[in-house]
Amino acid sequence: MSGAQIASLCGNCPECKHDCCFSDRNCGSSHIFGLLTPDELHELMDNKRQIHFRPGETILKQNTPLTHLVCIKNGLAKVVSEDPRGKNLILQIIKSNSIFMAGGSIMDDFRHFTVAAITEIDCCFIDTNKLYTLLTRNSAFAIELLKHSNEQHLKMLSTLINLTNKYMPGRVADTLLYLKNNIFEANPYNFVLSKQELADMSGMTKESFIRSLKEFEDSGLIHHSRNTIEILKENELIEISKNG
Amino acid sequence: MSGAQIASLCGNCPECKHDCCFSDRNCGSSHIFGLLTPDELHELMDNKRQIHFRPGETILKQNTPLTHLVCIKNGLAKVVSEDPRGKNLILQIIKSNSIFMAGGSIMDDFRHFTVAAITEIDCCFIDTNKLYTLLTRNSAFAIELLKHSNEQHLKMLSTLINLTNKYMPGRVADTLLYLKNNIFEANPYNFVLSKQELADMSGMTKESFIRSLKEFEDSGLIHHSRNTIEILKENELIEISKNG
DNA sequence: ATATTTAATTGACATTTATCAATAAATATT
DNA sequence: AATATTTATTGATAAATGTCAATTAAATAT
Repeated sequence: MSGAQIASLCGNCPECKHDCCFSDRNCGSSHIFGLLTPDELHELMDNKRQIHFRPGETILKQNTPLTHLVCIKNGLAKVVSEDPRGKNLILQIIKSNSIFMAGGSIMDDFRHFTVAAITEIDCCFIDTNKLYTLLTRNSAFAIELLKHSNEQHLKMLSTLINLTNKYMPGRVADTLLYLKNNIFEANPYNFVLSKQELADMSGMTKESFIRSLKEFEDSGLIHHSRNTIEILKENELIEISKNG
Repeated sequence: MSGAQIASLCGNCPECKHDCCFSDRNCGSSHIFGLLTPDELHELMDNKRQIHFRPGETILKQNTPLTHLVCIKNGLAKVVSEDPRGKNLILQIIKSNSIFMAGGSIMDDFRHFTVAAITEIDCCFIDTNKLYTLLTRNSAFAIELLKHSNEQHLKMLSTLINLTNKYMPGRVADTLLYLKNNIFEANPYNFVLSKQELADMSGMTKESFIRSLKEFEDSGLIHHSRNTIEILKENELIEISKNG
């Protein structure tokens, strides 16, 4: 965690609602915090610090005690399951304006994976104890968090099915489509990720990923240069994804 | 669903608390319902029906609308992700006395997998609308459900890692240990599951599963006959599981 | 009891995927 | 700019896994 700097301190002033990652505008994708009263919001924000991370830095480390949740204000992060033998699996890419629930675990538990910065990141940490206190008082907030938890669960399920039931081409297609449609939302898109990371998202070695990518290129489905991928025939990629 | 019979109707009488699957004793493993007041409990139980299923019957079907949760009173069920191409993956075995949250999805959604009876099953269905109403009123209940959801999420994560990061022997070892320690809690144990189902739990074909089982037998790690498995050297199986 | 179906097992083989090694390209460092 | 270091790519090969077909055993129906 060396290198992380405290960028700004967010106090109890009403203004901060618009500036920090708790505002609708920022962590708004989950619109969870919109259900809190101003008082509740301030309670949660009290002592909150916004932290800056540089690419590659670890934000949360697997197996450390879970005392805070993280809320990404801007930047891109990866959620990695670290294997004792070094086989990493990237479970998810986190975008700006999203709250990350530490893998479904809310209270008094250990983190089940590592979160690391891909780009420059501003994020803040939410004390789980404070969150817990609010949950007991505000059931609408609790329900919303439950829904969010369920959404994450279903995404994980989808990942599980994709990775276990498909051969490599299907998994590579899934990764390429996921990056285009869910993360970068552009075509062509620049990926900040290394080929190793793309392979870790697809559950294979980097060599296999590269070979698969090359086949797609040769078949005219995509065009890729070093850090750019353009999807030329999305429908065919979707077919490949479906057929496994 | 033909063949399912209504075994008994659980009314509003106080006695039913001890007999139906909502009581601490029955769905007690999640102790979730213990947080409801008697009135709330009755509200949830109103019109509840206890249904009997026979082995092989479908209890919940993937892609159908999610209107009820199911609570298994006794018996064994499997949670299956059905793939369009027929590659099924068994995500979980559900034991007696457990509540099943339909894969993390609580409200107005479709079921993301099928639940089918392995043995004879008594279970009851809980109206999600009623559940939702209670959640808004009883935040302790909501939090408990959130915790339950998180537990399920972490189990799914563990399954995901096991299936994607391990070779066949590690996956087979996981399945055998899971059945012994989490499901049947006996050694040797009788498994009601077919070899195809064991393979579906391990993410491989039945032929591969059988071959792997045979290797374990030849190495003296297990002893198995048609419907029985005895784990002889659990520590070595654990090693195999760890090493992938 | 016999016939019929279903599940389990085995073997041969093809396909998929990983591993290892070598090289090339890009990036960082001096 | 030159060197070192990391990342990307390619090829050859081995290992892992799936597929298909045949056989046996068991379960169920007749």
